[in-house]
Amino acid sequence: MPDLPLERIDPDSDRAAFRQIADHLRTLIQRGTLQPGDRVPSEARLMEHYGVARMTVRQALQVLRSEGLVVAEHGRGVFVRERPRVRRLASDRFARGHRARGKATFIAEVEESGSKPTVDTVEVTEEEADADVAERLGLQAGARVIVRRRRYLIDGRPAETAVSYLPAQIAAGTAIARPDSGPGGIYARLEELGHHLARFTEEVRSRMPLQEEARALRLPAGVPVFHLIRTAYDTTGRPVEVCDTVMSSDAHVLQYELPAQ
Amino acid sequence: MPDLPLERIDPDSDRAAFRQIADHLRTLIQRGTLQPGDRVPSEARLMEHYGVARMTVRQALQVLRSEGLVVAEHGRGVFVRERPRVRRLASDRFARGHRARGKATFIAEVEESGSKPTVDTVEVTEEEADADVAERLGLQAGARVIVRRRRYLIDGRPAETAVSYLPAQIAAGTAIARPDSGPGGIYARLEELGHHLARFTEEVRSRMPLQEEARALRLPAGVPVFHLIRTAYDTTGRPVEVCDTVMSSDAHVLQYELPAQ
DNA sequence: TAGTGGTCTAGACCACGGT
DNA sequence: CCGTGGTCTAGACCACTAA
Repeated sequence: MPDLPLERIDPDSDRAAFRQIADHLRTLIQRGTLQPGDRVPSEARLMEHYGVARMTVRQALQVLRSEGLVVAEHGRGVFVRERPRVRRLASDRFARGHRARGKATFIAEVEESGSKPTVDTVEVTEEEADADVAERLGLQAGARVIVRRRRYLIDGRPAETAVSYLPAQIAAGTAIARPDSGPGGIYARLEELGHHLARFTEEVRSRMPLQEEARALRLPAGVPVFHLIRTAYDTTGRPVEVCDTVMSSDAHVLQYELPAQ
Repeated sequence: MPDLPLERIDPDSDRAAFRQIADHLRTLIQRGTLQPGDRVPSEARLMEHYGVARMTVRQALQVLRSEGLVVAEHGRGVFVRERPRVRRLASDRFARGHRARGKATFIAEVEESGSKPTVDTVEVTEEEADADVAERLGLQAGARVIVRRRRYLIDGRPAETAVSYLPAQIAAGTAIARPDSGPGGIYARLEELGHHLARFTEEVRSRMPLQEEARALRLPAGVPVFHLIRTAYDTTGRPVEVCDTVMSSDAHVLQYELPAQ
């Protein structure tokens, strides 16, 4: 720690002292002098080195935290953030072939990558669809829908939360309305019910997490989330499911194929 | 402003005062009591109302800023962030039909939505491909590539930055290597050169912006960026372009089609 | 127990925006 | 000019971690 090539603050610079300190540390991180998992010098050391008050040092560290570059651990120190293993979500992940083995998409996919998938809360209710969901499902506002809420984990770490909405007219009273939807998951059930899946559309957004999302996904500061809204259509063109998914953006890369026509 | 239903701090709560203040204000924003563009009470008012020191109030506001909920304007006040108009990027946006009118993809798309597109820096160079680009283009490390860097604006506001890489073997000496690549853009030129485009793959990431990105896209704090890496393949399966794009996540929704096979 | 970060105070001076 | 947010100081006490 004491050997880090820390520069000094330029008192003639227009740039605020805390920004200069943040710049120095950011450079060390981006150059790899400070590696993921390494400890950043303590606030006390930084105060001494730069000759500034504690709040100035803390402001510099706050900048780096909101950039997602470091995480603070109370009582331990501030560390360069470690990047989790990235999960690639390919655009063919809902293709029928992947369901053949009697496993839901998430389970099959994660097991294939050598990790342990778990699903930790499955809550199934019947509710009135809100305006957005009703529109996506082509239903009247306030129509009844089966709602499946769950959280997926990989090796015990939260990976994504998902909420599925299906028309009650289709799903009520079937295995889809039970927590354990059986082998192959709800898509297998839909096909058994005669709703052969033809295509999916997926909308991708990104934003900073809400507080509950940061908690549910154990997100450090400075890490945005992907927000996906997927709609499944059967071969008649009818929308049969809307799935609303939130996942950490630093553990995921989405991959799509675009047609050239 | 003075009529806002601000609560008081619960001194017995475990939750820090600045978090309670942030919670109160967040609730007002999420309930719509404070609308986008509205001014949040000034630091002085908040200090007075909650009976805390200025730094405590500022910490609360800092929380909301890094959540992307408010923006501070020096000398004016703190305002609930206004959401820009959202641009939808559909997965067929590179389909041949959309190029027919002799316009590059971005120009055609933005004009269709009734806004004014501009491209403000086109810098074209020939460089050595870095390892990642070389791999994506199926080239030897260090192979020569034509690099096109530009920034796109909608109604004068920066929308995205993009850097395209094409094998020099294909593009050197052609209109692709000139700032103005001519009607229909570089994809039209590639097809004239016999590289008929068959498909594209797109990788989607999201993260907090680097400093230059925040500057180039005029991003307020708390707004992540989409980082897209698109590869274009010709009908022989050869990758002919890699395009690296960064865009504000709050002005964009990406939309894709997924096959059910 | 020593060292770390988390919270909070009560000031100070400055730069910016609009009157 | 006044009110706004931006920067900075020099303390204080607390809670957590690890030895």
